[in-house]
Amino acid sequence: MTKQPRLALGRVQKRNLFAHVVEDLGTRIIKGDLTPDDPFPIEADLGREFGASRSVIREAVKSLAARGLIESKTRTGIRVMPPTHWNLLDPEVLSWRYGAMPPVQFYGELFEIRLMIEPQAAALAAERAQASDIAEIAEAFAEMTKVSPSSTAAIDADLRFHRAILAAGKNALLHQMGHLIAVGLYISHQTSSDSFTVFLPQHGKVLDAIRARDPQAARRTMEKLLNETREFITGHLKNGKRKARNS
Amino acid sequence: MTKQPRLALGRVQKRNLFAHVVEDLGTRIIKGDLTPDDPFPIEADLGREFGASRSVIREAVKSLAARGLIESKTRTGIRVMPPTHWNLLDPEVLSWRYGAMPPVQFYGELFEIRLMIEPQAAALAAERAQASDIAEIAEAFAEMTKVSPSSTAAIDADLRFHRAILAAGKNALLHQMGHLIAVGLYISHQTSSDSFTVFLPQHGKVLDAIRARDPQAARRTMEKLLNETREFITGHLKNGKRKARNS
DNA sequence: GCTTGTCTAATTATATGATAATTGTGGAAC
DNA sequence: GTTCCACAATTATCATATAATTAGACAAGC
Repeated sequence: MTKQPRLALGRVQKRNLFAHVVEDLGTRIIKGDLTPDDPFPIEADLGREFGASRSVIREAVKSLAARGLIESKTRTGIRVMPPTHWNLLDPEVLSWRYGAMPPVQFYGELFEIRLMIEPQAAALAAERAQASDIAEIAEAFAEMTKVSPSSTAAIDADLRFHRAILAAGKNALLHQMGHLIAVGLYISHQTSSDSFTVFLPQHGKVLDAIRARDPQAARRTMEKLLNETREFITGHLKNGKRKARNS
Repeated sequence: MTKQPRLALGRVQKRNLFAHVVEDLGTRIIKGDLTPDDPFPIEADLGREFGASRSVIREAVKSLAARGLIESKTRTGIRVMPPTHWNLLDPEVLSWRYGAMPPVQFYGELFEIRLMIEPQAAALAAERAQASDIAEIAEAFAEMTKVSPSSTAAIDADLRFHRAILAAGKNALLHQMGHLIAVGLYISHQTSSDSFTVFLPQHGKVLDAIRARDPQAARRTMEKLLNETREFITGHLKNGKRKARNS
């Protein structure tokens, strides 16, 4: 019964049977142990394997189906869907995938997207932010200057900063991308908590640009922040200097 | 038993009890009929309301929980999550949301994101596309020139074109954004199938740029395509000239 | 050969009725 | 007022049964 490690963004909660089945099957699918071509075990067999009743198995299956990982039909049974069908932006799927891919590649993909989203989000924030939005960004930044760089509070403050900018963009879909960022920050801090202190001033510049209602500057400073962070972390990852991952 | 209309991207399939409960509760939550503050009905009551067994209700709840709409805990019961927690990029959630928002606003949000993603995706495609990727894009474009502009085949070909470009960007997260585009195209065609013929040549220019391995041109042409489409459709939406939506 | 219909068995879909585990709440005790 | 505890409400899990669906095999007809 291989207990897979998972990306613990928050506190690792005590898991129930349902959550265990979901995670175990989810990671197996993402890792490619179960493919669209393989026959998927039938519910009864899964129940035996996990020592769970059919109800639990079925609920787990529905949960995975909602994430686009599998599909379940009468008589046909359960089928793994092709990877293009997976909801990769789902936080759980994202974390499973993080555990199953080479960190450098995962981080590369992630930052490519962040670079598409966040600079423009910062520009929108500079245009649309209300006073309360700017206060929230400023507060998060103030928090960042206070916390210990290696603490989880550092991740929280950093995340809050980036999320507040997305929120200030006044676009719900944009705000949603916060999940991506959360994972990105987690990896960054996991890899090197130095990045936190190194790039603190650059965060301040982004805040200043938004405060000054300067979309162009906001876009530029955010882009610079992301590019530099990416290089910094990617360098560490490639040098194998990252902290051991719990696997 | 109000049968909610739904965004029928593909064929409207005959639905089972589970799917009905999921959709009904999902739309109620998105529309704000059920809020985080309201007490959520308990499983037993939901069962009575829908004429379904507790198993079905529980499976539906798990499905909605996987999409971040609700959370269910022992003794506490089921709780609607705040909107920031919803997985808006989930295709179902996206379609429910489409049915619950003013089309102009929905379309605006959608295109703001598409404009962040697709121009850069086109640029990446110009850099990274393999011969087979370009063939796929070209094929989709050829298909677009053949089909009747008002047919669903037109939407399919259009979607295939945009998806192929995302795929050529060689970034799984990017590819995932295809869901957004699918909905966007659906709305465009629903609103005015004229847009299809009007912007066909611009699609060709994007293809040419990718073929020529010219990232800058790819970015520019895609940006132009999206901007013009947005203006075209938004104009129609605001003038109330859109085809009646089935509600 | 090819299609079209029909039967059968496998698998999920749904129902029912238990028991277990968790935890918010109110009240007792201090 | 605070702490602690028992109770009750609700989901979590289990076990078992029946219904609905349909892939696949096989037969019939053209």
